[in-house]
Amino acid sequence: MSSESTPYKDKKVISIGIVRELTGLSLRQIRYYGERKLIFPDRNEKGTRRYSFSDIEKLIEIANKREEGVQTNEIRREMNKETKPVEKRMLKEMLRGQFNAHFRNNSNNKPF
Amino acid sequence: MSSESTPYKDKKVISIGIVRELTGLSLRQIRYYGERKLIFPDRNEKGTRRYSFSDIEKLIEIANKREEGVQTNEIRREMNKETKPVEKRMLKEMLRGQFNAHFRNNSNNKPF
DNA sequence: CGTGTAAGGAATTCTGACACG
DNA sequence: CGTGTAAGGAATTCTGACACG
Repeated sequence: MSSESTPYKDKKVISIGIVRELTGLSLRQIRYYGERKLIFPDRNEKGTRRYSFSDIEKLIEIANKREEGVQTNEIRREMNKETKPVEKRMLKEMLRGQFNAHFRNNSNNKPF
Repeated sequence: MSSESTPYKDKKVISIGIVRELTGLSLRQIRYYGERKLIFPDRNEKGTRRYSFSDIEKLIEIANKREEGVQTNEIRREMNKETKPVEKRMLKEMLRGQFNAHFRNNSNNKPF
């Protein structure tokens, strides 16, 4: 009955104007970083961009890097390098070819 | 260096159109429930309302109550009754006059 | 009481482009 | 390459009001 699975942090519900307020970046910059594939806002039916809190945190990191003179290409590479720990583990598992084995063990749906 | 204190859930960053998408309520209803003091959106400089994820959860509860025929006045009373558990405990403690005693016990910062 | 709607205005967002460099 | 800006249009949001009940 209770909702425990609500990843507010990743829900794309924030419009670009508020992102500007929260990050201090210009609309132009925010859109451009999306164009350069550093962030991936959703679009609603009408085509307006929707950002998440995660996107905002990323944008702040991006802004810091940019101030240091780092180019968007370089920033994208850095961000891809530090993949999320969970994804990393899954990737390793799949590469080791243990993904199917894992499923074979778990698809046993008999009581005993 | 890391930011651990980010209550995304209570940040007022969502515009009314998105709230409508997320709750299924009409703009009229969402504004009206604010007028009746069931929720308390912020306003930005220009006067547009900003809601939080908490507000959205409240709105869903409100919608359920309304479907049962409960009036907004009654809903407001019910919501005030169920104060947050933490606040409740603190209130109890303060009323018992043990608030200072509690602090006296804990302000002992000697190793032993 | 709770909600719909039409009304007029103000603010938001979008895209493609020119500019500078 | 990264960002500013003016341009025109489309979509959003606001308030106060009338309506029904």
